[in-house]
Amino acid sequence: MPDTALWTALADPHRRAIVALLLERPRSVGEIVEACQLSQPSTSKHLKVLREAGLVRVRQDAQRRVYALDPGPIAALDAWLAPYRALWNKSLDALGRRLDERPDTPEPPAAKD
Amino acid sequence: MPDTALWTALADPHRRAIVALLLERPRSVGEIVEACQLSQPSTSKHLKVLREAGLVRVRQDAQRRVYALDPGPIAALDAWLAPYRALWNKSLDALGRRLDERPDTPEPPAAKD
DNA sequence: GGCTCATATTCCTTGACGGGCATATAACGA
DNA sequence: TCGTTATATGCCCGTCAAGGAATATGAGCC
Repeated sequence: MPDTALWTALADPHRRAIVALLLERPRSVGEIVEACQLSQPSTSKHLKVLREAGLVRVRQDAQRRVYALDPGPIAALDAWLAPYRALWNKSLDALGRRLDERPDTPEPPAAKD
Repeated sequence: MPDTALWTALADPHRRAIVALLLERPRSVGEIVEACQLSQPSTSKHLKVLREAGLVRVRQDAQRRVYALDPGPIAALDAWLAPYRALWNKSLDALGRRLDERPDTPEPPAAKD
C-alpha cells in the first residue's frame, strides 16, 4: 500500500525524470543536475523528497553522493496496481475476443483511439 | 507515459480512496460522499480532478451521476512501471538464487545493507 | 589548518491545492 | 411552474510545495 509520500514524490515531472535517469544507472548529484537542467539546490531538494519517499538511496563516494533507485517503493506501486489490472484485462479480453474469436465475421468499423 | 495530472490525481489519499471504491463497482456521487466521509462539494471537486485525469467516467442516471473507473490511465501507469519491473525482479532473482539455488553451499556473508 | 569542490539547507516569494460555505445548475415530480 | 433532490461551481482562506539566491556543511587536498 504505497503511501502518499511516494505518490507526491512521483507527481513531479522533474522527479520522474530523475527516477528515469537512475533507472539507467546510479548517478552523482552533479550528473543529475546536468542531465535535468535544474539548479543544484533545486535538484538537491528533489532528491531529498525522493529519499524521504524511499525511492532512492545514497552512497557516499569521496565528496560525491551517488544516488541509486531503490526498487522497493516502485514494487509497492506495482502491488497497488495489481487489483486494477484485472479491470483492464477484462477490457482487453473483451476487445480481443471481438477481434480474433470471430475470424469469419466482418470486422466492425474498428473503434480506433 | 502517464502525464502529471494522473500522478497528482492519485497523490491525494481521498482520491485514491475514491478510486478504490470505484474498483468494486460504479457509484453515484452520493454514495461516494457517504463512503468517504467527505463533504459533497469536496467530493465533487475530487471527482473533477479524477475526471480531468481521465481516471473516471460519468454516466448520467436520472438526477444522479454515476462514476466509474476508466482502466486506460491505470494501464498507462502500469506501462510506465514496466521498465522498473526489471529492476526489482533482478533483486528478487538474486535473493531467490541465494536462498534456494544453493542449498548445499554455505551462504556467503550476505553483503547486507 | 586553510582551500576547494560537491552537496545540503535556509530564507523568501509565489503559485497551486484542499476544505468549508454559499450558491448555481440540472433533472425529476406534482 | 414550483419545489425538491442531486451535483457542480465560486469564493475565501490557510497550508504546502517549488524555484532562486545565498549560505552552511562536509570531504579531500596542499
